Amino acid sequence: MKSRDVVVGLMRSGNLAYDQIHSMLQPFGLTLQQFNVLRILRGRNGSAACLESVTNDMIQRMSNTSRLVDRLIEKGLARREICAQNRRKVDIFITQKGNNLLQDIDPVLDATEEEITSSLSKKEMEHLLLLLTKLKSKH
Amino acid sequence: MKSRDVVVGLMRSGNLAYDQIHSMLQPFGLTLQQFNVLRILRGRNGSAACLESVTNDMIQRMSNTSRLVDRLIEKGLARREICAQNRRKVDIFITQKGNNLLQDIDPVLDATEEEITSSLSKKEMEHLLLLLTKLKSKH
DNA sequence: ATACTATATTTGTCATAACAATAATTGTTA
DNA sequence: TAACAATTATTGTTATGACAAATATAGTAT
Repeated sequence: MKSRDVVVGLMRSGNLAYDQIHSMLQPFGLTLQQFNVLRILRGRNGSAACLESVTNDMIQRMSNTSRLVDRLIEKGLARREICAQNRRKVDIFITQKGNNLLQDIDPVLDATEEEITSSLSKKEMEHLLLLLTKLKSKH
Repeated sequence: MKSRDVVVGLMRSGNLAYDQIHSMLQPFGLTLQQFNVLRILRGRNGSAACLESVTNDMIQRMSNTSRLVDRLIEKGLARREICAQNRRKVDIFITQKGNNLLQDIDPVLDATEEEITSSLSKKEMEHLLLLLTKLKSKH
């Protein structure tokens, strides 16, 4: 029953990483999902980011990106703007406040990520990444 | 920034597996969490399974196992019994109906798990499992 | 132009999750 | 034994998620 062990291992490790980052984010008042979207927005460097494209880039896709963005806006971390070219679309941008928050989080996240992988050597990490990539490339 | 790639990869793969199994379970009327608990109960082979120990065995630990078990009981898949030795504890058992349901699910799950790992060779799977185990063994 | 279909997002509703507070029982100590 | 702390589970409340239906705009064909 090797497949099962691998699948369970994947979910366990994923959750482990999730939990650690999630609790690291708590003091900053963000869920991992919100943080993820915020970083996607930053990654766009000011270029248009409609809801759909944001959803596609999320680690954990979800049906509710709309309301998730609501929460970011309530906190003043993002803003919405109806797309001029296609008024069905809604462009979403990160605000200065959002950028500042991310900058505060960056170093703490780095540390957390390194801690998560700290039991692996450089070589092992590379190999793991390779296997994970191969795994998902199926579809 | 290798750590980040690995961590993101882990969460992505975990979610991928989660989503696939979750939708496989949908026709059976179970969430992955409920299914997970049910299988833990089956694994106990009739021996006592108090809430806490069930929570500890879950892939995705949660604060709400109590209400999750409520749902299993509502569906007639599990039952509760106050522990005679320690009346704070509540032993939880799988019912025959629960066992039957799991038996129906078993082969479908096997197929799903094999599909998830189908892009990896036997060797690669072993290696992946090894790395995942090493990862979590830190704590 | 009108009707029809497709796309993009939002909203309604209900289920589930997180977190803190409470309740019940047990263990421990003065 | 009475008081206090620790353990185990449940519950209240609020936030978040899932899923389907609704809305608005755009594209296409008659």
